[in-house]
Amino acid sequence: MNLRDLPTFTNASQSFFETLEKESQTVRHGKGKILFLHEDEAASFFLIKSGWVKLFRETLDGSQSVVDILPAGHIFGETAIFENDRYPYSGEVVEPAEIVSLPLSALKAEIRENNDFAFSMMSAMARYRRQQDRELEHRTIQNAPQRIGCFLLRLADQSKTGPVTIHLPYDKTLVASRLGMQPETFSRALSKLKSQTGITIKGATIEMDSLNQLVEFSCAACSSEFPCKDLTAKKA
Amino acid sequence: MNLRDLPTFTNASQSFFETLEKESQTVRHGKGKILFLHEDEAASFFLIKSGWVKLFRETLDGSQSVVDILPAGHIFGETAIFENDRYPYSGEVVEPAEIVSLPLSALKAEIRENNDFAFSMMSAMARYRRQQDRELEHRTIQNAPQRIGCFLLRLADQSKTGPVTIHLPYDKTLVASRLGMQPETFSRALSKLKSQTGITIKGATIEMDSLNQLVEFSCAACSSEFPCKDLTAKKA
DNA sequence: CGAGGGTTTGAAGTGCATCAAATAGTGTGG
DNA sequence: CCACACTATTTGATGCACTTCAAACCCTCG
Repeated sequence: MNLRDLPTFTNASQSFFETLEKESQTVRHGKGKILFLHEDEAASFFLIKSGWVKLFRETLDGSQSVVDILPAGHIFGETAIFENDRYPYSGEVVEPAEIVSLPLSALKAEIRENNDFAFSMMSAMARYRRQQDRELEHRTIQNAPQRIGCFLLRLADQSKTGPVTIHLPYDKTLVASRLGMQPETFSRALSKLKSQTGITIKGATIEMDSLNQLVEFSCAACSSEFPCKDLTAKKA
Repeated sequence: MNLRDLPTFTNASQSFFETLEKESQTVRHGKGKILFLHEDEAASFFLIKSGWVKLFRETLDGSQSVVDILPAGHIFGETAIFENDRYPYSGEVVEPAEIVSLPLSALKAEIRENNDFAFSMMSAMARYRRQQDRELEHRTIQNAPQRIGCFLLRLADQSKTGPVTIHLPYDKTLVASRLGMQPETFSRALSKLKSQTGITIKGATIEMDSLNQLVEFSCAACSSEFPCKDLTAKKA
C-alpha cells in the first residue's frame, strides 16, 4: 500500500513523493476515532493504509448522513483544497485503521505545477462523480433488498463465475446507513434477499453458487451494465 | 451569456476561446428534443444559452432517473472526456432552448496545456460534487415537503428578506422527478408545504412573506447552513 | 460469566407509490 | 374567438415499503 501505486498518483512527480514522504505521519487508530470534523481547518489529507473510514455529515436536528465509507487504498480530505481549506465532512475510523496524514499544501502545489497529475486527479474526480450519480439513482429506483444485492456484488470479484463467498467488511448497522436505510430494515431486507435469490447468510458471511443470483435480482433496476465494479466499495 | 463569463472558464486562454468560437454551432430546440443518448460517441460538449436541459439515465426495466436539470449558463456533456468519449447520460431539452455545441477536443487540449484552467475546472467539479453529496443527503433525511421547500429556496434570491415570488422554471412533473418523487406525491407534498408554512400557490407561482417560512421548515434537516445557493438550480 | 454493543424480531404507524379518474390548462384548427 | 384534443395537474382510494418503538437475542471481550 503505497502512494505511488494509487491510480490517482500515477503521474505525480518524483519530488512530490519525496515531499510527501518527508512530511507524512502514520498513525494507528481504533474503531470510533474521529479524525476531523466537518468545517475543521484542513492542513492534511489522508491515505488509508488499512481499515475503513466513514465520511459523514450531521444536520441541525441531529440526524447523520453517510457520505461514503472508504477502504484501504483510498485518500480522503483532499477536496478541502477546493473548499477554502476546510473539510466538507467529518471523518471517523469504523474499522481499526492505519492512517497516513499528508500535507495538503504539497498536493495543491503538485496540481498547479504538474499538468499530467492534474489530469489524472480530474479523472479520479470524474470517476467518483459517476459513482455518486449511481448512488443517487439507486436510492431512487432500487428498493432495499436490491440495494443490498448491488452492494454485495460490488464487494465481490465480478469476474468470477463459480461459487462466491462475500464477507461484510464492517458492521451491518453501518452497511445499512451506507445504503440509506435503518438497521432493522437492513436485517429484514437481507432475509428477503436471501429468500428471493437463494443465497446463504451466516453472520457477516454470505455465500452463493454464482453471482448471477444477485445480478438478476439487482441489476435490472440499474442503468449500468453488469460488471460494474465500485472502486470505493471494494478492497484495494 | 458567453463562454468567457462562466466561472469555469475564467482562466481559459485566448486561443481556446477563438478555437471554440470558430467551431461552435448554436441551435434552437423545442421541448422534448433529445440532444444525445447515454453511451453515444461524444465529439462535442454543450453550453445552454437559454432554456433548460434534463440529463438522465434509463434502466433495463424501463425506469428513468434524472441526473440533473440545468439552466442557462451551464455546460454539460464535458465529462465525456473522462469516459472514453462517451456521454455518461442522455440529454433532453425540457424548456425551449438555445444550445451551443463545442468541440471536446479543444477542451481536452486546453486542460492539458493550461494549468490554471485545469485548476478552475477541478474547482467546478468539486463544487458539483458538493451538490451531489447534498442531494444524496436530502434523499435520505428529508421528506417530500422538505425537499420541495429546499428546492424552492434554491430557486430564490436567498439574500432577500422581504416578500418573495418564485416561479417554477419547468413542469411540476419534472420538478417531481428532479426531487425523486412521483407527480402525485409532489402535488400532495406541495399542499402540505403550503398548509405548514403559509406560502401561497397559484399554478407555477409561489409567494410568501419571507423566505424564513421555508428555511425553518426545510433547513433543520440539512447539514448545510442556510444561505445555500445551488448553482445548478438557479438561473444564471 | 456478565456487560455492552450489535442484530434480529414483533407490532404498529407513516409516507410514498400506484392505480384510477376527475379537473385544469394549453395549443390548435376551424 | 371558440371548441376540441391533448397534456399537466389534482384528487381519491388503496397497498406496500420502510420507519419507529420496544424488547429479545446473540456475540464478543474483558
